[in-house]
Amino acid sequence: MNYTIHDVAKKAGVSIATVSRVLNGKDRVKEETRKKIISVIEELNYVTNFSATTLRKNRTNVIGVIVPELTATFYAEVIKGIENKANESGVRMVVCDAGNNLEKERDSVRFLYDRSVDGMIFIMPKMTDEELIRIKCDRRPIVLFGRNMQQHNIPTITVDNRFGVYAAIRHFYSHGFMKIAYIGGIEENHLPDRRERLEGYKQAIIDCEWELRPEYIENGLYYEEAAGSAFARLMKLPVPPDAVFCGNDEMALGVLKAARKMGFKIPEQIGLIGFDNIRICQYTSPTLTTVSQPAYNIGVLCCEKLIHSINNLDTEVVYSNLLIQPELVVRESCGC
Amino acid sequence: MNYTIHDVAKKAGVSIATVSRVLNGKDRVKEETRKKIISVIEELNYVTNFSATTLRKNRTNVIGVIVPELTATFYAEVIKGIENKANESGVRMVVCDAGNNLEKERDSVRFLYDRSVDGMIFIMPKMTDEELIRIKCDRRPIVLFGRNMQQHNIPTITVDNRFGVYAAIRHFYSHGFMKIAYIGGIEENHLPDRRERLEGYKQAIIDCEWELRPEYIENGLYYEEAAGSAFARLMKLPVPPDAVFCGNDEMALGVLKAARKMGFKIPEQIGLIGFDNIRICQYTSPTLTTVSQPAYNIGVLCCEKLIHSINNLDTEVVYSNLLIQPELVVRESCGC
DNA sequence: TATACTTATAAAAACGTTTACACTATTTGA
DNA sequence: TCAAATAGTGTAAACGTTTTTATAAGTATA
Repeated sequence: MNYTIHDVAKKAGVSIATVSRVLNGKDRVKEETRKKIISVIEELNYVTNFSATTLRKNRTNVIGVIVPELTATFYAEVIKGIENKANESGVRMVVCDAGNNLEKERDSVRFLYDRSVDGMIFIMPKMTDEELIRIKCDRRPIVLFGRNMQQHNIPTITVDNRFGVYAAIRHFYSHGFMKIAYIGGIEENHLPDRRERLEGYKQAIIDCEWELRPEYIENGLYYEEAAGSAFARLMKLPVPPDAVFCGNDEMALGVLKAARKMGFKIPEQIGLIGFDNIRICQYTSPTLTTVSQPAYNIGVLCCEKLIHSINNLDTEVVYSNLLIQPELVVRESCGC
Repeated sequence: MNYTIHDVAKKAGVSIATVSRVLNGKDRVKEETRKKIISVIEELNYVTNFSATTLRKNRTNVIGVIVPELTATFYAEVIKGIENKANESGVRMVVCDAGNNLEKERDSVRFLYDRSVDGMIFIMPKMTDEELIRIKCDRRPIVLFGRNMQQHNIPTITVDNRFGVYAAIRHFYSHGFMKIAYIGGIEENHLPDRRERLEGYKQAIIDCEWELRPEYIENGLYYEEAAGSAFARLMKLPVPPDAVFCGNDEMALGVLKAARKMGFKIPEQIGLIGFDNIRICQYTSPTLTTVSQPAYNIGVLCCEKLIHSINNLDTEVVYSNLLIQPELVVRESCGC
């Protein structure tokens, strides 16, 4: 197999303890000895066995990240932010794709903790608050994105979904749209962000003094195709809407496709706004107005918070939620 | 800390060896004893310490994947294929993003081997053949995508780039385009696929008995913006081209943007074809004709090959390269 | 009944580190 | 000049498993 610390020690004529001291660099070793050991290490191309170190120290310098879906551009961007921040801090990252699936999410937690990660970041977790709290108590620091749990002293980051949707609806209003529908209601395993977005819509409609029509709210799945058929249903109403807000960009793409097929002109006949600002929005025709979350930065912030709490494990710290303001990115589909 | 195998043994009134036997399930244990031990394990919520097992067994059931760029849809799709296949086989996957950067790629190799992965998959590696061979000899099984190394008995998968581009150019020809330019030549650290694509272009031009004009070959970087300026240069030639092939879809997007800005109609004035079939192609206007690589399947195949060679470590096996045929996906930008 | 063979378990030796403790040789301070 | 502090290193005990070897008890065979 590979060389071990014993081989290095023997070849350098010292004990393994001294080699270890050189490797870890906190105890003092005579300069001459150190040089000798380093040259032997280089000569043998020795690298320390990670499992042994972990077993002994119970610390890995690795953080785990659990994400609902690796291929979604938004999450990929978040991951990039996490990774860059982590590398900057000498920490490595392991990503688990939970496949939008609660059971796989639980599996991933087990996988990561089996490997003794020093802490974990949950992006849009599906697990219940209780499960998350248990994980936090049992084990190591965690950071959440998409769930506010500051009352349980867990560092969290959330986006102000209400505000984002509210701004979008008000923007429709400024264009003169008066019959605004909403695609992307609440599913059975309702994550808070979906509820918040819907609330933002309702609030905006009420504040603009329009009527809140229940038939304008379509509880579609958050997929492209589902949104397409939701749109078709909306347009068959006695009084069809003149604008549509979608809970995410995927659904807006679905509406775009369906509208084209059905012969509706966007934005001339129907205004359209999405949420997330995925990259495709810039390339559609018309280009897609949407609400943007600063994905990369969210990643950086998550990572910062996690590393901070790892390094302050023994200290009593009060953690809070960080609320991030999303931004309306105006393109063509809203009628601008 | 957590419970150990000793706690379980003590509580069940047996030795740790017996517990280990139950856990690993290959040696026989009396049914009564087994039941007792299992109930204790469940009661204590015991899980085996991964580092200790790895240290002892020198095997992890984890494979490593190194990818140039996590956020690129093509790679994300490949990863998905790998992961699904791996999970199916009871193996976990750790992904490293090499950030399109040779040094980070080397780092990732070190990271993964430090963690004793059982094998690795390289997607479009930047390392030299010599480095890869060294890794293979030194350590554990590897599989490569995007590099043919069967002469070194490494299992590899490549895409027939020449064929893909050739088919695209012939398709232009069938539309009556006669002056076909090529954006996306060879950079200094030329990966073989780029050379092959260029060769496919040259071959097709020659076979169609047109003149091979060097000024029609633009050595742009493989980025959107670079392709935009390359396109601008092409259109300023005394005899500008009437069709453009781009070495990947990113660049085709760049051309699309630039053409719109410069007032050229695609495909009426200029035909356009890309390579990769990223998702955005379906949403642009016009939609983008492109050459498609079966990303998900490539991932599955890589994973199969790796797991096979991990399981046949002691056996002498002859590995070969698998050449995958890409496919022309015809949409609007080619004039269809 | 003695012998050989099986079954079920225990004891102990790895795996490759880190680190508390111990020891010597040297330096410092009075 | 002697005690105390310091520098530099070695010894040995962890960390939590797996696995080889040993052993005791039970069963089949002659």
